[in-house]
Amino acid sequence: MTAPGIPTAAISRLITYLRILEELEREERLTTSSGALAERAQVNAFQVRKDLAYFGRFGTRGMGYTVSVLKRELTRVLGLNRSWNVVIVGMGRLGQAIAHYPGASEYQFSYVGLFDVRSDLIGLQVDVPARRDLHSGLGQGFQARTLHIQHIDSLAAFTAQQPVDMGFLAVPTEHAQSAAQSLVEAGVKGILNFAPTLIQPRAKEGGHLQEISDEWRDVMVENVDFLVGMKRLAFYMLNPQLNEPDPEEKT
Amino acid sequence: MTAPGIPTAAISRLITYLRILEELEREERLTTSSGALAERAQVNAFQVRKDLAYFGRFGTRGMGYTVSVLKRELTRVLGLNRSWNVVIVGMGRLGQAIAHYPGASEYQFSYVGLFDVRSDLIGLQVDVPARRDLHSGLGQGFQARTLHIQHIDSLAAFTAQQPVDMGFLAVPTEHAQSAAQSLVEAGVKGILNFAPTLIQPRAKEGGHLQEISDEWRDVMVENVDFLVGMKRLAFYMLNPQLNEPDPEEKT
DNA sequence: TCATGTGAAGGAATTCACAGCC
DNA sequence: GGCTGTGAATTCCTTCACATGA
Repeated sequence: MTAPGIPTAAISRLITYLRILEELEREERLTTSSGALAERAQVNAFQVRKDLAYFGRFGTRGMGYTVSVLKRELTRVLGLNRSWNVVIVGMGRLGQAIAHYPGASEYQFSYVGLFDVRSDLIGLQVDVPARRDLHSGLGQGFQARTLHIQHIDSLAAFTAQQPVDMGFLAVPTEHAQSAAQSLVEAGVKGILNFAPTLIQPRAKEGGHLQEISDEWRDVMVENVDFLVGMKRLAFYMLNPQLNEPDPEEKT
Repeated sequence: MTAPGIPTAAISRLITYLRILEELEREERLTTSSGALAERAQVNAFQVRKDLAYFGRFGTRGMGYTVSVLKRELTRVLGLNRSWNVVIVGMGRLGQAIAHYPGASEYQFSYVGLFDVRSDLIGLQVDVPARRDLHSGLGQGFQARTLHIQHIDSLAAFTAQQPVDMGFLAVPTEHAQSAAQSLVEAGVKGILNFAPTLIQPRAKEGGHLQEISDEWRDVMVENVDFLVGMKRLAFYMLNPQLNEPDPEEKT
């Protein structure tokens, strides 16, 4: 199921295909094809078929793909059919925007705790979206859950009582490394870092990076830096000829 | 200066190197090396030297790089030594977080207009950071500028009076394509799309995508989708062996 | 006949080894 | 001696052509 050698870019494209399948479902399309997916995903059809082939055979030769089947399979492959308990560290403007961002809860990302160090934020009540229990049979309904912002120092005690899969880091850049360290010490194994800096997979003590430590060994870090997006846009506006050409939309 | 065939990943890495050079400057380091940059950027030293070589020769053999020189050259190469006038379309929670996000104004991204369609937002005053005029000699000082949120329908009139280089799109997903169309019709040539959907470089009329049109011909679009980050993290937490191994930190 | 699935070809990006220069 | 700069080698990813099966 998970043979080695899958390009990381392929994972990002699979995520895109899944989003497109949801669009197609909303448009009440029952079937689709590699060519149709390719057009919406802005890649070519070879790429779509190759990406899918890394994980299995989901189509019918001569026919194409059944939207609901491919959607279900990609959801499973990407690990989005289970639920992920998430804490947000850093509840300034960005953290609050993330907490309310529509779409996260649809994928079983469930916010269970909110943390910060600012005294004016501690104790503040925040309504986060919560998916209804899937077994309640209420379908697409969402309800809100009220959380209050806690001090980061209580994170370890929190995770001791409540399983936490991921931490979303939305603190100021200069605090990103130490906040990440707090997450790891609390046993959180996945970090989504929004700060424009790279988290080093090791402790920082007295301003100096140490050797990689055991507690970081199996921690996964992903970075989302939208300043990079701004700067990439600036570069390619000045150098449009360096941008990748449109893929030939072939069979 | 802009020979063909520069990997797009190299541009992202150059942006990272520039950020690291700023860190080094804050730490008052005068010189650095490809190895030191590589360690902080989590790539190997070959990669750093190759990436820099796409744009010129910035070091001294046997010595390394002068931090201030390399920073200046990368700033120029990346197009960050000029100023970019930006409008934000979509001033909900995410748009407001972007407007206040520290770091953007340091790179000469200057917010000149804020737009939305929600009547409860129109007219709202928002303080955005503004870089002081570089010729005023006031150095690192920043001041705030007060903007009021305008209706998207007045965007074209706005751009007719005020040059706008980029639009940052922070509207709900289902409005992203039409808001992008509004930006393009107003003559904006660069779009940074925060919505979790791909902007199609063509008009959408009556719910159907048309042929690519002239007005889109020289428009550059970059996407920043943090739901992708969440989903990538979920996938790699379930499949850690598929994540790229640490680069061998070699000379 | 159609569109998928896949081994093979091709191209691109990274890694390497070393020449070049302080 | 030391670190950069760069052609060459290698690895990886994408594109292709076609065999496969509905």
